[in-house]
Amino acid sequence: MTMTRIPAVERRSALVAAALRVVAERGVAQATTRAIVAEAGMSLASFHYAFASRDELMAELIRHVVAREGAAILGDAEHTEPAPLRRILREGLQRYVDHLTSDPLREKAMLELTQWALRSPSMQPLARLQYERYHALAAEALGSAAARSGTLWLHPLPDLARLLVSLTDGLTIAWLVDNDEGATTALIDLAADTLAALGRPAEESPHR
Amino acid sequence: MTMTRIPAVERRSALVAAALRVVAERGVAQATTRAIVAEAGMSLASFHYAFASRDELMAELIRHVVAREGAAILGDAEHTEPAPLRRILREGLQRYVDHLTSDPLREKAMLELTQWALRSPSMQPLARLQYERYHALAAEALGSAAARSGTLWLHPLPDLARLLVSLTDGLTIAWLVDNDEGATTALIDLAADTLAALGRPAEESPHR
DNA sequence: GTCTATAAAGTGATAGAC
DNA sequence: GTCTATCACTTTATAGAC
Repeated sequence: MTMTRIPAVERRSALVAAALRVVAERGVAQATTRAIVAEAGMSLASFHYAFASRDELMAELIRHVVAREGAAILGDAEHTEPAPLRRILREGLQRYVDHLTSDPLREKAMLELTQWALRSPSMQPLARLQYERYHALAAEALGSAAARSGTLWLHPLPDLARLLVSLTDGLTIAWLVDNDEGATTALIDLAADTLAALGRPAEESPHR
Repeated sequence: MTMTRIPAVERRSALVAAALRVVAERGVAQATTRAIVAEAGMSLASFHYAFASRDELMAELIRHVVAREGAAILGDAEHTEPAPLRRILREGLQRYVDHLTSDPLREKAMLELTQWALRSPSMQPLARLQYERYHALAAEALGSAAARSGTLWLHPLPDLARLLVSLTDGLTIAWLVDNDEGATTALIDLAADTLAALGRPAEESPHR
């Protein structure tokens, strides 16, 4: 009748994965320890064997989602052939919207986790970490877009990155609220236009 | 020893006001009926005399904040003398940032209320209403900015409004996370530039 | 109408058997 | 290490005295 012995680290990651599913499906507020262990198929006591508290799990959950974030979102290392800046941006944004619409609960969860972290002073650094990562990913995507299109950005990359992240965050909220696909498509068209206007073609013969 | 008799409508609005303060100060999750009645100086039973449930109060709270929203945010009916579009936009965005930094908890509360509403099917229409209002306010502000600057927008006003709202939403989250004033200033500079590029000077003699 | 008291159903966390 | 059972507490909501 006794369950098999599972290393603590495995239990921890299983609980983190279960917690992410529960948060996505039902929200942070409903992600109780009981709901999480039920999702993970464990007993309540096992939870507290692996984690000292619910907050400790939530902190690990945020670290987890931040770490595995964004591989395939805005940037896409596959495409490297030259293309116009506007088209690269448009495709990157479309890729993000596709990601959002195909799994909206995931992005809803990310937003909720950020705001949950903002309510507790000890968790605030985690939210900060999360957005530093977003900004870094956006800067990287914009940098490679410039290289691919032979463009020179007319503004500091960090500023442009913050603009892009703010735009996608806002886009996400608006879509989660009204599910308006047409308006979202128009929005990323507009956004790609305006962002592309912030770059200028670099000199010819880029390396001499 | 008996408390004075207070009309139900007054109790309701007093509770809504108290709830808004509690949500701003401690977050939606901590806005329990007990915390709210304590803030309002009432007994718990009085709460349930005025409202059937906590959800009913929360719904009324959202309706309340949506209704009284945005009078003095982006648009500003005082200024009507002509000015360049870019400057009008820059000042409007700065006004929003001033509002945000002077009372960050209020904007944090608005974001939390939206996401709370998104978790319950019956409340989702309220979030929708909230964003319809945002978009309408933004469209109005952009329309009057165009008139004041003698500009013609090159894209449909609703699309531009959605862009502006998304931008300010994202800007808000980023600032709430890292409190980076310099980055926010750079962001609204950039945003004003890019938005202004979406308009063209109208023909001279605007009415003949 | 307004109160105190309490019901009924959660919650995070722990004790202690195995 | 893993379980069941339970503690101590909080939550929303209601009964019933006044």
